[in-house]
Amino acid sequence: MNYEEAKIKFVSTWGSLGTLWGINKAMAQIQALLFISTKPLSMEDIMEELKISRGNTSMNLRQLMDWGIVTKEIIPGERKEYFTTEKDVQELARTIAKERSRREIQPVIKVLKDVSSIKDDGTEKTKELIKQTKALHELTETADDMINKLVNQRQNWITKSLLKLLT
Amino acid sequence: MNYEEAKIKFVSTWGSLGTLWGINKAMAQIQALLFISTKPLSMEDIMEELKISRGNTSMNLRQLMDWGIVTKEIIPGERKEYFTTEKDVQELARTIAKERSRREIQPVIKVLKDVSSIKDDGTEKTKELIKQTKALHELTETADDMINKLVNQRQNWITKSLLKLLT
DNA sequence: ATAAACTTTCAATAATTATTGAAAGTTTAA
DNA sequence: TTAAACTTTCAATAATTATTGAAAGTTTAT
Repeated sequence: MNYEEAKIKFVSTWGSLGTLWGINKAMAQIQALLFISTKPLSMEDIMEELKISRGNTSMNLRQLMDWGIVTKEIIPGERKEYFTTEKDVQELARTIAKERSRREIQPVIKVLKDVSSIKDDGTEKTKELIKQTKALHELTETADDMINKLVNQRQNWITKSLLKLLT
Repeated sequence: MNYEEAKIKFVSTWGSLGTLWGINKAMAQIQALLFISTKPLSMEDIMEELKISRGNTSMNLRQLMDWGIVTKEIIPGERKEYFTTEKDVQELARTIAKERSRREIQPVIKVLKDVSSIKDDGTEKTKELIKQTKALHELTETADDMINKLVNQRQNWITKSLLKLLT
């Protein structure tokens, strides 16, 4: 496998993984491309590499910026805008975990809290609903907390030692 | 919010969360429905509750069984098949994490390993590709390991104490 | 063996989501 | 101020994914 093959394989695999986890393919691929690029890329560069339209590129770059994992780079003397992604995997993971938590998990935790707080009318089905959604609420909250804390450990050694502790 | 409203809210929220994370809505809703049901449900029951077709119900039940989180229940004297889901949230999380890891993460780890192992031809871009995919490989592998280990802790106290340790 | 009761399969269709491309918008240089 | 260089927007279209429903398949009771 040479450079070009490896690049294509990485970018397309990352795109597929994104799709599987509810992330738009183009978005994941743009991020992957920037992640292995040695220099900021322009919209033209991205369109060309991924064979996608200007509109698609523009919209997905904006989304990546909204997520906080891509930033605009102004290159002096250049008219075009250039883009880069966070290069540190730990920081990247931190940002993604934080955003998905905020956008997707927190609202669900809220619903689970509400649902599990309905008045117990004494029927078996109500008791079961309360019991099960309460358990799910606790699990979700704990998992969310944990992921955020783990991913926030900038010092990799804590993570490593935790892993040992758990083995 | 009464029982019926709470049930609808829970089931539909769970369905939306599924969609967001790449899981078919009907599949997530069926699982949610079974999760709060006090007794096994038949295909008819599920179709009726979720207003979905027989075919859809059948296919998604099969998928849930393939995932190992729903099982067929034979009720003596009954001709119909009945279904139940794993009721313990910890066990549920364990199964889902294991399956998603096996189906989706492991193949990506393999690709990252391959891509990060290409021959270093000395060019800057190749060095960057290797460096970045290697970092991603390590992160993915560590995260995957960790999630599986955490989720495998059947004794909740370990999880709880870990959380404290991390705070 | 037959038929009733049930489940599965899968081609057709619907619903959702992603993508295009060109017009409208913005910025910069002269 | 004009126009060239660039980006954004968004209605139209394409691609993907989910769902239906009816025919085919299976199981059980008689």
